[in-house]
Amino acid sequence: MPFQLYDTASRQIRALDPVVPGRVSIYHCGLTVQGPPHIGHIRKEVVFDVLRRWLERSGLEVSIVANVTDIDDKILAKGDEQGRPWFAVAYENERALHAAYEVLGCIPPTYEPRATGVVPEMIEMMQTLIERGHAYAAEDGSGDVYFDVRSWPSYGELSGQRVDDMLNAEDAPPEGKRDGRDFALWKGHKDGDPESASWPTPWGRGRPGWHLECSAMAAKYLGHEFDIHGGGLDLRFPHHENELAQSRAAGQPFARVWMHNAMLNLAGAKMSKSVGNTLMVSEVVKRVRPIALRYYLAASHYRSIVEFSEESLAEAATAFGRIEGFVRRAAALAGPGEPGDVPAEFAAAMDDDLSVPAALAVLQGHVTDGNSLLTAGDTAGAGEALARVRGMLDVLGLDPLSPTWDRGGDDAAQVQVIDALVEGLLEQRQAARAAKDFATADRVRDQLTAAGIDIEDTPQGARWSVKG
RNA sequence: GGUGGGUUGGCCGAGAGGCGAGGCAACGGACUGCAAAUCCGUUUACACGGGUUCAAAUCCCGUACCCACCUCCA
Repeated sequence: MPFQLYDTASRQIRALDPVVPGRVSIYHCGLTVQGPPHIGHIRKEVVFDVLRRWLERSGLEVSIVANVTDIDDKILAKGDEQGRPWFAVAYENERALHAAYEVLGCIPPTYEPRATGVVPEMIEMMQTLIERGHAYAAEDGSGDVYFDVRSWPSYGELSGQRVDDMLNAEDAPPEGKRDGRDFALWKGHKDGDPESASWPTPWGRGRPGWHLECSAMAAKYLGHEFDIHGGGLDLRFPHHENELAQSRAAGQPFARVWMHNAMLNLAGAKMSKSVGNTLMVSEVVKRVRPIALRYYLAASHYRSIVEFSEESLAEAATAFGRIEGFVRRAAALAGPGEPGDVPAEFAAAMDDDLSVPAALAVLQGHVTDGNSLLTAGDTAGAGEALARVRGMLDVLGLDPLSPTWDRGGDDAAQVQVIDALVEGLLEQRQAARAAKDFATADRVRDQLTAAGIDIEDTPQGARWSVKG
């Protein structure tokens, strides 16, 4: 079965049909860097990271472009508030985003352009749109440039709305607009805005509107037609609708498939900067291991709302612990080996609109089988199961033995020291057990447990691991 | 007012006309000096009211409730 994906635009599951056979080009909207990323933002990164890993595993060459919107009203306001340049605010949050990518094991995009880096391309695009009669400079001399919604009959096609049914944006001053629904391609410079937040154009100095940058970046780095455009469902309208209208009106076919991930809710409402109910990635990873957070975010289907709770996060950590326990036990017995091929049922689930929950059910079945092989002492069989399990985990970015997660380098020396100490205690415990002095044996185990070390008795002797 | 999505067992979470996804928790059993880990087994499902069908969690109609978008948002 070829890879299939739900397309938001046509509202159906469609086979991926790349513009260039063998290659997949993906654009997804990154962050507007007004603040550090919360776990809703990073859910999107994990979703697209899993998509990328699966397509690459399927033998496709993947290009991913994800933008960083480094200028907008709120960034300017924050700079003003904090008494420092707007670009310092944007850059700080961009670095926080990169740190979150890394801590959750997300492979960086192929390229990550900034909005302020494509101003010439935006100007070109506006000129094209004006020539074609789909955009106009504001008639009030403000320097704003608007897209003329009425000039583009298919406006609303992505979100399934008709222009006449849409509410007029009441908070946007309609002065220079021909229609209240027209949206800004470019915002004229206002007195009081920093000079550094403006660029010269044929219509005066100003700065990018929100939507145009994505059209300009996608065209520059992926071409006028590309395969998948992604982002959070909350961007479908107006952002993606507007991108689609701009690019098509400028004569570009644009994205073939639109892929939107559902939101992550907290207490029944979408986690968002404006609601204020956010949990920062940097905070959550203090309570739960990053790999467990990644498992939690990846385990639900990307089109299902995730209702965040501490309980379900803890449950996910336990569930992942079972998988990881098998991997570590099997690796200790049979050697780590390398991630192997994935079972056909796993591949079928992933090909079916990235059905990670079904794929995980396959993975967990193999873990159960592998555990049975370990219990039976079948080293060769356990090694084969390990290769399959690691292959599946690798696709999800969750292989505990991968260099991403097994950061042995930094603390390998410390581990050796701890190992020597723990092994000494385990030998004492074993001696006590042999002498049937169970009080002493249990005291040693309790001492280790209190220090945060789990003891596991196996047919090959006791093993220790740091609790997590 | 317009446009989408949802409501599944104690909990999380798939499925989308017949065959009990999976996980967590609980309980029982095996293993263990006792545990832990592991394996085996057990229990409680498809919001409500109608309808279609040999057969409905799944399709249709209605009702209730929830979420998202139409304003900045992943």
